[in-house]
Amino acid sequence: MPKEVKTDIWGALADSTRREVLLLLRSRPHTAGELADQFELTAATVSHHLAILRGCGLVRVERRAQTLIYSLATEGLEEVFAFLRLFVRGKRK
Amino acid sequence: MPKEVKTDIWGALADSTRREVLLLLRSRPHTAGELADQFELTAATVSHHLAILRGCGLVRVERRAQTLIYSLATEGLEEVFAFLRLFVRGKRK
DNA sequence: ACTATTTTTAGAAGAAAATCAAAATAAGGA
DNA sequence: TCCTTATTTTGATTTTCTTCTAAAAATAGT
Repeated sequence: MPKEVKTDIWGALADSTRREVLLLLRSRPHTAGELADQFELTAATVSHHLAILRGCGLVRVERRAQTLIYSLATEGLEEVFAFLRLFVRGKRK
Repeated sequence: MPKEVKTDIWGALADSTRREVLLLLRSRPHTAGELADQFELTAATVSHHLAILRGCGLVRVERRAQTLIYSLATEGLEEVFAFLRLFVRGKRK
C-alpha cells in the first residue's frame, strides 16, 4: 500500500491544500480521485499531500477495488489542541 | 521599527522554534536578547523568527531604551481554533 | 562626536517543500 | 494475457524556508 512519509502534524497543517482536504473529508470519505478533482493540481500532487496527511495520522485509507478511499482520523489533532489551550486558559465557554 | 514579513499564521506555527518562543512568552514578556539566549541559534535567526510571529500578530513588540520587549498577542489563535473546532464537534467537555 | 549595547536587515548558502510529467503499480474485466 | 481505470512513485524543477555572517540602525552614556 502507499508509503508513509511525514510525521510532523504542524507541518502537515501548514499547507492550505491539506487543510482543504481535511475540510472536504469532514462530510464523508472521498476517493483519491474525488479529492484530486477539487483542486487545480495534478493527481500526483494531491496524492503526495494525502501521503503527508497519512504520515501524521490525520487521514486513514482503505482500498475498495481499484479505488482508495480516504477518511478523516482527527485524534491526532489533540496534540495541536493541547498546545493551543495553553494560550487561552480562562476562556472556558 | 522592525519590518513585518509574513501573515500566514499556520506557517508561523509550523516551526518548532517559533512555537517555543510562544511558550516562553507565556510566563512574561521577554527581550529579544533573552529569547535569543534560549536557543542555539544566532540572535539574527531568532530575530527573523520574531519578525514572522509579529507578521501574523502572535506577538507584539515595544521598545524600552535599547531593548525590544516581546509579549504575547494570542487573539490571532482564534482562527486556528475555529478550524480545529470543526473537527471535534461533539467533544464538548 | 565617539563608543558600547542591543537588535534588526541584507545577502548568501543549504535544506526542505510543492509541483509536474512520465513511468510504475494494483485491481478488475474482456 | 491484454486492456482499462485509479492511484502512487520517481525524478526533476522551482519555490520557499532556515540559518549564518557581516553590516546597519537605534539608543544611551561619556
